Amino acid sequence: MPRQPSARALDHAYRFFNEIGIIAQLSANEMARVLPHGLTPSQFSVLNWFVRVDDEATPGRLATAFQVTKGAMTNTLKRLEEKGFVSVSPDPASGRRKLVHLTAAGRTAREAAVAATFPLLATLLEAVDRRRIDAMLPELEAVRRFLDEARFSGSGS
Amino acid sequence: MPRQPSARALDHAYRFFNEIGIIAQLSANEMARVLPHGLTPSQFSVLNWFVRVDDEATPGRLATAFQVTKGAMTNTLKRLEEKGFVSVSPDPASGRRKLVHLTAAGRTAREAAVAATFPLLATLLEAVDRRRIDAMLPELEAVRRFLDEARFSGSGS
DNA sequence: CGAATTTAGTTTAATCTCAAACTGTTTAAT
DNA sequence: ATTAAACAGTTTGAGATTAAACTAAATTCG
Repeated sequence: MPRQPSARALDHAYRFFNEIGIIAQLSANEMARVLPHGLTPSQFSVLNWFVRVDDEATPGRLATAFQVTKGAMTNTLKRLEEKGFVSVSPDPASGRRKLVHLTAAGRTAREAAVAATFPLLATLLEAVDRRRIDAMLPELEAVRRFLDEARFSGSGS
Repeated sequence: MPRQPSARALDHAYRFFNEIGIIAQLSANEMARVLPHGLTPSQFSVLNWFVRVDDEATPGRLATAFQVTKGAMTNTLKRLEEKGFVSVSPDPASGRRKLVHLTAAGRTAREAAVAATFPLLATLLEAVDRRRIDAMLPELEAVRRFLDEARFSGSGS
């Protein structure tokens, strides 16, 4: 067994999660304020996914990619579909699956959204050395993987 | 206008916020799952604040400390009061202020909550080198301060 | 084949958060 | 002193998210 973490180390871990939580909250609010078409950060992330990862997905694949429940993704896709930014159609190869695609309007909206978030990101990169952002990325990914694996009783996300 | 960040730097900044958002979500879920008395992470944070920062506060001071709206703090304090973990009383010195204190039951609950979150934090510290957590803390605080201070005009796009 | 299980997605109920409107109190200005 | 402005806290309305229950389709396997 590894030795018990010191009170100081625990305190740092606690503050780490605290900072993460506040940053997530503040950045999501600022994103939502700036995004066009009433896009939420979640909706924007899905639009981005289609440009960055693949041009087709099932709702379940997206829910897994973003670590949200299937119900949350159902809601996000419904909003995007109402806006005309994605198409959701039954999978001809499987009656219980659906296939989601980015529409032309969705691609345009995503470009506008990227442009709208540019000032936020650019200003961040002035305030915080980008090498430090780069250095944090792998660490954050390690923490994410840890939480992803530590989670149990699946709950169907 | 500031010097333009590279597309790659922007991409990293974007992924940074993405990871932060997912970690915040997963850690909050896991915290909520292990905390006793149906405490939410927000409620736990407030209990902790009284032990770590000061033994008395106004709702407004707490809202500022945690970067949430006054309405959100009203709600959090109402829940804590219902559980008997804080007392909320009018400030004798000012008719529009209230004073919040931790109760004895609240102190006990906070200790139980700290114990309940111990395995999560300890396991994290096994999975991720604590020196890397330590190294990230100041960077995260810088990002938080940036978001806290930054105000962007919506006319940018 | 057919029943049981797993899988994909939706729905529901509860809770959280924000933004904005609203009360009521204190402070400032004239 | 009066009036206006700022401040502290609450309420309201909308939207997001989770967990769990639910529908329906595909798979497993006896």
